[in-house]
Amino acid sequence: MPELPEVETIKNELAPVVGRRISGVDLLWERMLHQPSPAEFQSRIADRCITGISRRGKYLIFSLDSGDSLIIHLKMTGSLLLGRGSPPEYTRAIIHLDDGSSIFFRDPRKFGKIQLVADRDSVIGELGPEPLEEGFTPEVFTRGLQKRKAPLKAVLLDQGFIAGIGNMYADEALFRAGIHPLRLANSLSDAEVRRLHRAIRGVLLAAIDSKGASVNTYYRPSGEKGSAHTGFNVAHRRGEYCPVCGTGIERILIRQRGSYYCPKCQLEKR
DNA sequence: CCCGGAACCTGAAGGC
DNA sequence: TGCCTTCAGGTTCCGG
Repeated sequence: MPELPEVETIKNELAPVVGRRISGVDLLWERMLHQPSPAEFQSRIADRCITGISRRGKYLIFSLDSGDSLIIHLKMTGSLLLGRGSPPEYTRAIIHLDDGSSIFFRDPRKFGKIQLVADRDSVIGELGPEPLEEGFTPEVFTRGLQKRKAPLKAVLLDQGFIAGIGNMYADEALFRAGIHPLRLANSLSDAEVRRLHRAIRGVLLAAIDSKGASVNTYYRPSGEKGSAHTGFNVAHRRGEYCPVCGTGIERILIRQRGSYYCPKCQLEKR
């Protein structure tokens, strides 16, 4: 599933399309377009030039020379493939570029969303801090956590609290910090908060180095997979054993999300 | 504010 | 082998 490291990788590897002009877009599954209407979308995007690509949380943002932003969310099974010729299976939208290449939005589950907006903050304005940017300091993290009494795992998945972390990296960060996912956010000691802060950044940076984790249907724009999942300690390792202590990895549901952890390395305290 | 649950989807995996 | 059920999860929305 595309989370921050996967979307960051896609953003980096789509760099070749910056400067290209969009000759047209085929919407093969119209409900993927969130706004505006299909007709307005087509007229506003045709012949626009892509002036930049950025990422905010799990959103990918194409800046256009019109001032509009084309914002894509890959949700769980989406990927953007750069290619030529016929689209791969499960392609839901095709962005045609003026050099004859295309960006294929492949998404078996049809959860992905496309929107074209003049004001990008109307989409990404409510997101929490970027965990890899300067503004995400241990102090900011501490203040935020103190306001929340929900299970830590649930808070880390809240995009308004911190942007870009999904199920896999929340589990990995909690493991690295040695903290149980059910611990209440406002119950952490200063040392634990600092450990978790470091763990979040470490886990995300390592995953970006590995070009993301291909646990499911994630592919890089080249069609290659990422390898971050080979370094996972607990995420998606049901039935396996903790690489540190050998204890069986457990899975519990927290807010309907499968949460993997080591019951020995991540002792429940209070 | 906080929480749970449904909805959106379909391939994969498990049960019988 | 094959049908049927359940599971997976990011976000949004609704109700308590």
